[in-house]
Amino acid sequence: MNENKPPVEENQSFIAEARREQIIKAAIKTLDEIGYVKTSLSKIAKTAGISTALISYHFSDKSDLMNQLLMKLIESSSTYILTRVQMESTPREKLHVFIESSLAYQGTYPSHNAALLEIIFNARTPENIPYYKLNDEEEDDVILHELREILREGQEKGEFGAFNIHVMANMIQGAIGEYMMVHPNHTQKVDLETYSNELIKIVQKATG
Amino acid sequence: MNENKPPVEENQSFIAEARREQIIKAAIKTLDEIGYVKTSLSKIAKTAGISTALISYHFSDKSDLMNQLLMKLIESSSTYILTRVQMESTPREKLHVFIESSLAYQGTYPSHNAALLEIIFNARTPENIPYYKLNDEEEDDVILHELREILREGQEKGEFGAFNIHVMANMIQGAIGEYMMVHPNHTQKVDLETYSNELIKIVQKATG
Amino acid sequence: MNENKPPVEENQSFIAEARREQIIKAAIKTLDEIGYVKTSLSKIAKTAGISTALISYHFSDKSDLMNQLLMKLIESSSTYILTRVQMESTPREKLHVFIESSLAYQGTYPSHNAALLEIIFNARTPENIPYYKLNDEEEDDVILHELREILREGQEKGEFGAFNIHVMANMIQGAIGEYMMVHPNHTQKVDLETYSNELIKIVQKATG
Amino acid sequence: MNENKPPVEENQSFIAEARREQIIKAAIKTLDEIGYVKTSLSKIAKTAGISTALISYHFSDKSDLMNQLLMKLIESSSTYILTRVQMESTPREKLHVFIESSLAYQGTYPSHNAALLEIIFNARTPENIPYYKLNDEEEDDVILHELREILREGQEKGEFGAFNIHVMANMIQGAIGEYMMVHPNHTQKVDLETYSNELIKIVQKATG
DNA sequence: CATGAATGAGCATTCATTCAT
DNA sequence: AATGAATGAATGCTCATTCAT
Repeated sequence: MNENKPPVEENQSFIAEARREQIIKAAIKTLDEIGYVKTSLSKIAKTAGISTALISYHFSDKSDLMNQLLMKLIESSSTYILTRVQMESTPREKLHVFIESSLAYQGTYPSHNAALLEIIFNARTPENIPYYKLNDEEEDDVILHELREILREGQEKGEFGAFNIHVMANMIQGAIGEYMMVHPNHTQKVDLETYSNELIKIVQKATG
Repeated sequence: MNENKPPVEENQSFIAEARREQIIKAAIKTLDEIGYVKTSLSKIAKTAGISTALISYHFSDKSDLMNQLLMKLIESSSTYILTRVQMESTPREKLHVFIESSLAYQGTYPSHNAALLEIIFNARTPENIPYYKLNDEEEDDVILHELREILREGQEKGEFGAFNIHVMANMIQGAIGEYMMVHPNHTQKVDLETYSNELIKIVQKATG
Repeated sequence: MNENKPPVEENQSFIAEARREQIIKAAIKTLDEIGYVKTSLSKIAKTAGISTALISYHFSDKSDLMNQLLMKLIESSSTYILTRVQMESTPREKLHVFIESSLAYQGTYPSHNAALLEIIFNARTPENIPYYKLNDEEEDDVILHELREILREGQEKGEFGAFNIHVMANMIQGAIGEYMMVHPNHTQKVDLETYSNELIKIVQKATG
Repeated sequence: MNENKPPVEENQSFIAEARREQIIKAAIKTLDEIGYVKTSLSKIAKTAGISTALISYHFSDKSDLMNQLLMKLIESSSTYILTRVQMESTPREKLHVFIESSLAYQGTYPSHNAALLEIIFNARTPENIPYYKLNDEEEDDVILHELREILREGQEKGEFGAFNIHVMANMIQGAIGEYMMVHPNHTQKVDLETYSNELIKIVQKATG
């Protein structure tokens, strides 16, 4: 008689999880549209069509919401990129796919990207350190870590020439990041595919 | 007795100008220390040791203050870089100096740099467009313009090989920008001089 | 199989009663620890390890809970005191035991005492009258009533001299109350036993 | 031409002082009428006919307001009592006037009294200690201190017999306090004058 | 009987701005 | 030129309460 009903617990946490997802989605939209500075819990609530208090019910804090959102966004992009990279075998191929998929992710989820930027450049840890200054020190930037791994492997195997891995990695990431900052809407002079191909060419020469 | 005094008007606007400078200086310090989000007019006023109302008197708006500050900061950094670049003759040399001085500026005026970042990534135009998305469309990013000019000239003169100028410029700027974001304090793995030299080497090969 | 189970109704109300007790106990602890102002239903619920809604289920109102709690606390202390008083025969003995046991109760159930104070001084009736202003008008302050009875009986029997019963009763209660307010922790200059003995001596002379 | 104008500074701080007085007066009224628990800054502001933000402008904090208010109230009542006490010469007379004026103050400023009670019994220090538990430990309860002084002097001079000063002082204060709690409105069974006289008589006998 | 989900009302506080002086 | 005084709007957050399950 009850066999199709999921157990109460599961059901409840399912609802809560769905709500959390909904709130996070609304937060992404809001951040994309009006930016971090103007994004408030009540604006997010309005976007989600719920009461402000409900956000406080599901997240202990505003910073808790932002942290969870940040983690989701980072996980989403790194999963996208790393799964594609890991399908390649040689460092050179991996590097190309890394660039390609990093840029492709931006084209595919532009609002995720915008939200990610807004948080990273604006939010600060409780110790008042901007997230963008944390990038390197902590080893939780898996993307940067992977990029350096690729470069290191390429040098070991003799595929790449001699260069400072640290600087090269920064340069590649910088080139990718510049694109996502400068070309949010599709009015860019250089379309994503061209940009991707040209960047690969340049990097190929630089790493040769 | 009065003969050395400038006429009243001039005097007044001189005082006003000094006040504006003082406020802007306080704003830079505040932005550097607590970030854009927490920076309020009253915090700036407290830093400057004046009343909040006086800021409103000298600047029509909070965004007016931020705009004027942004212009000052951009002008300061571009003057620093461009004067040095213009002393060189060949595109190659110019490019090296461009990279060198761009990075050197960060080491010399770290708080200017931090403030610049805070505004660019947080403030928005009245039309709600983040400043960082404006970079390209407007032609008022003189630094990026100069960089492209150098690259173009280098290709024309045969000093540089074939590459997409747009992408190459982004990459160089990205590499510079990454440094300033990741290494705000002096705990960096790679010191500024090494970074500068290595970046020049890589770019040399890439543009070769 | 069911024969040992009490009828459903009884069982339910038994459970309900136990729940109510549990909630009241948690309320006492919370009031003692953080005070009336900071005590909220959710704090009480957390202390009890139940959901907030369950409190609303068992008590119609926050003020309902506080009222029932207040009654419990008054009943508890008056039972403690009155049973001891009633074992004595002469007014003088009764008066001594009254003082002794009033003070002893505070030492025995300090958290009850603290909670009682917190409610009396903070909660208000629906008509917005503080409980501490109700003491006298209503005849439900059985302790004060008993104290006056003792004094009256003592005067009738010639054991006590002439004095205004009302004022004397207030004074004795005041002396007792001051102790419980001023010496909550055991860092008091005067320990409870000394205080009790000295107070009895003074009252003896005053009533003589 | 300007000679009648007070200097700007003085004038400004005079306005501020007046505003602060007004706010404190409104706070007293509000505390008296609706009690500490329901008293909020916006209720006080409404009572004063000003905006909530103006309170925040003149007081750094809600607790700042409450602290200043508490100090005012304590100062007001202790000045009232102590000036009268100091006009007497013998400990016995001083004691009588102490009791008399303590009770008279309550009749003269009933709302001050109510507000004082509400704060003392409800507000807590940042360390979460209720004010009523602070009474003794700190030596800033000048009234209690004076009472003990009187008793001590009386014993020294042989006017009073032997008793524990600490306990006696508590008893007298308790008797006074009970009156102010139990008889806020004028529906009391025992009027203030009778209460005062009877209390003096009893204390006379107790201290004899 | 018990809970999680949800809300509207209220809280203290900060903000950018205006205005009289 | 400069300030203190003042405000309305908005912020993040907690609360007591309701309701479907």
